[in-house]
Amino acid sequence: MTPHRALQFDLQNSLSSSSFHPSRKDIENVHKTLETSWAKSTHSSYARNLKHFHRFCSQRNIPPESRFPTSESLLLIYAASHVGICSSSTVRHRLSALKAYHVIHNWPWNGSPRLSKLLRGLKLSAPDSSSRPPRPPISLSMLIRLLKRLNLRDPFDAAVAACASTAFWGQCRLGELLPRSSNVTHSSSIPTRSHLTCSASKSRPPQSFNLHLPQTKTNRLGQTVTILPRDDASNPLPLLQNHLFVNHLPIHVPLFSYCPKNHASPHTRILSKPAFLARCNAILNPLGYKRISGHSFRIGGTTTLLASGIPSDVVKTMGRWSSDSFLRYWRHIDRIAPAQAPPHTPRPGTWYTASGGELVSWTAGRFLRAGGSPVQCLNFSPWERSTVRRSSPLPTRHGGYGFTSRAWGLTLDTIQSLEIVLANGSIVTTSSLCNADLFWALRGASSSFGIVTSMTASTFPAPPSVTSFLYVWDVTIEQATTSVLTYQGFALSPSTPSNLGLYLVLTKGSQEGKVGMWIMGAYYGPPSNFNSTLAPLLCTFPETNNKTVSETTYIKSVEILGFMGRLNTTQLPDEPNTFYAKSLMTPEGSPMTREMVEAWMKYLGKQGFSADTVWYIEIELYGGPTSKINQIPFDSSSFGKRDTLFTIQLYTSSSN
DNA sequence: ATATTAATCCACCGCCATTT
DNA sequence: AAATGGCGGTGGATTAATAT
Repeated sequence: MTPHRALQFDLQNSLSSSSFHPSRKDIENVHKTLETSWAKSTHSSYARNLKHFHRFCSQRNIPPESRFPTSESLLLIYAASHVGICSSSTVRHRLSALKAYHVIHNWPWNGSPRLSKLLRGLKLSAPDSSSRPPRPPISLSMLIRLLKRLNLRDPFDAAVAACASTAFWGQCRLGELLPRSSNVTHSSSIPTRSHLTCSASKSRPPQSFNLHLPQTKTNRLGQTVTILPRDDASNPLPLLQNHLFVNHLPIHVPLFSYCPKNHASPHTRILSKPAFLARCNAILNPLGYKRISGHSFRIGGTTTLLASGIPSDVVKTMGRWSSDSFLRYWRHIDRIAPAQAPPHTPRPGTWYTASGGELVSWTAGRFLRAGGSPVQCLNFSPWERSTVRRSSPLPTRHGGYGFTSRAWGLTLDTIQSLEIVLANGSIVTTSSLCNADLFWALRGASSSFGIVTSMTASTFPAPPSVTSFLYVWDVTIEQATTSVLTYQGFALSPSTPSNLGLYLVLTKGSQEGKVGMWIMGAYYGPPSNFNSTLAPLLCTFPETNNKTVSETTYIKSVEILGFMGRLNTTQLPDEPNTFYAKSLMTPEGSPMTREMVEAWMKYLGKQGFSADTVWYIEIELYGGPTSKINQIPFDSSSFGKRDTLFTIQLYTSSSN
């Protein structure tokens, strides 16, 4: 035992007294047993710290005989000498070593409340450079990308792949699976081939493996981890089987050994921790990931299991934690928390997450399915369907407009966080708290930055009842002009409530000089107020018998307004369509003049009638004094329109 | 090889309810 | 009125693992 590697102490004096002289053998026995109470690495670090104390004392000319038992004042002076140099925990460790040395010699320890206070002061004055950032976790996608780039036929890579997946899903500390060097001759602390067994069930292929760890950080007598199958490319079971198949391991060698290719003799080499990490980083770093460390696997596995919805106490048990220090590994609370929430019907004002693939309906474009329960509320307009279906769940073109937008704001404004895959392949979560600049940019221009894979949005209480309505007219150019102007006046009126959503549609009339006209929308207030709410609008419109007004539930209103009669459209194929469409947004500040509207309606009534295409124009009520859309500050997102009165959709399609 | 972080255990505190 | 005990939270002490 060299002086540098272990704590030296002399029991001769402390065990003997004047009346009693223990035998050399007994002393030796006590010595050895005491020694085993500390792990080897603790011994060496204590020895080092003790040396540090001696060096300090020598510098201050403190003679050896006044160093032990250390007086309270010397402890204070020693501790305070670290101020501003290192973290308080380092000082604590040095003092712990000192204390352990006192314990072994059965000396009194002179630590005091004063020393505690001094340590607290040290903590506050520690330089920033003394603390290290937490270990980055490996994400599931990172793991899968790593595995895909490993050549599973290669003996070394096969071992690396099996180890990576096992460490991740088994939430292992890497030191529990791999030795620190490949030339350890005898290492009983590392699992061997024989420590990997199939689970008790007889099914083929095996449902799970048990891996016994002969020694873990917190349990020197060993623990067992269960390796469960996965449904994706990171499934540890086939990777372990592949490793065993490629490397033909004898039963007694460390589990993650391999036969080097250009080695003639069937000699196995042990996969070491540095070699394993070097291979992982050689693959991951060029892909743009930060340098990972051994603990990244344990942290990543834990975070992923929690984010997949496994109850935290189960994850805690699987990861072999007995205290709450396990909470430190909850690295992505933004992903974990939604998964851990019990299944529920989202209540107004709560957040929930839906991934792009779970968007089930654009019929009305307002429904998301989250955790199996359909919920009220997102207001994608029918117009957004192409955005929603073909690129990403994030509406960017008009912000996500629907009949409820004037009351609840654009879909854009309900988004709380977005997960996006960037061009470099990394997956980042954005919100007003993290990656706020990206979050700002995505809400208005998401497709310029990446692919949005999941979003979290706020919900609103579904109104108790909804009045949906459709009025149809066939009017003269003059009537159309008056109607459009009345509609504009209605839009600009402060007494038009925000819980009314509607648009005016202009289309081909029944004969030359006439214009077809509809008004369609929904009123979300009490049904008894419906007529008085719409009265200022309809007063100058001609009487019509062609109308449908139905008082219904919110869900039903969405079905009606979506034209499909049902919400789930997964079975409905797209109709091919040859069309030209254009959107205009008109500012609130400069409404259309009578001359403009007149010229427009004249064109629609004359040229519009002889057109050989099917056309219509939607004038969507967007702004107005009460509209929520325009009350949101211009700078809150990159969406550039907060002064729109109407969004005008010009659409025409031909039959071929 | 050494410096530092991570993990665990445990004492203690404030709070409260119950028992003596 | 005093004592006891449970509980959740906090932070100190100790020890092991990991990073450089």
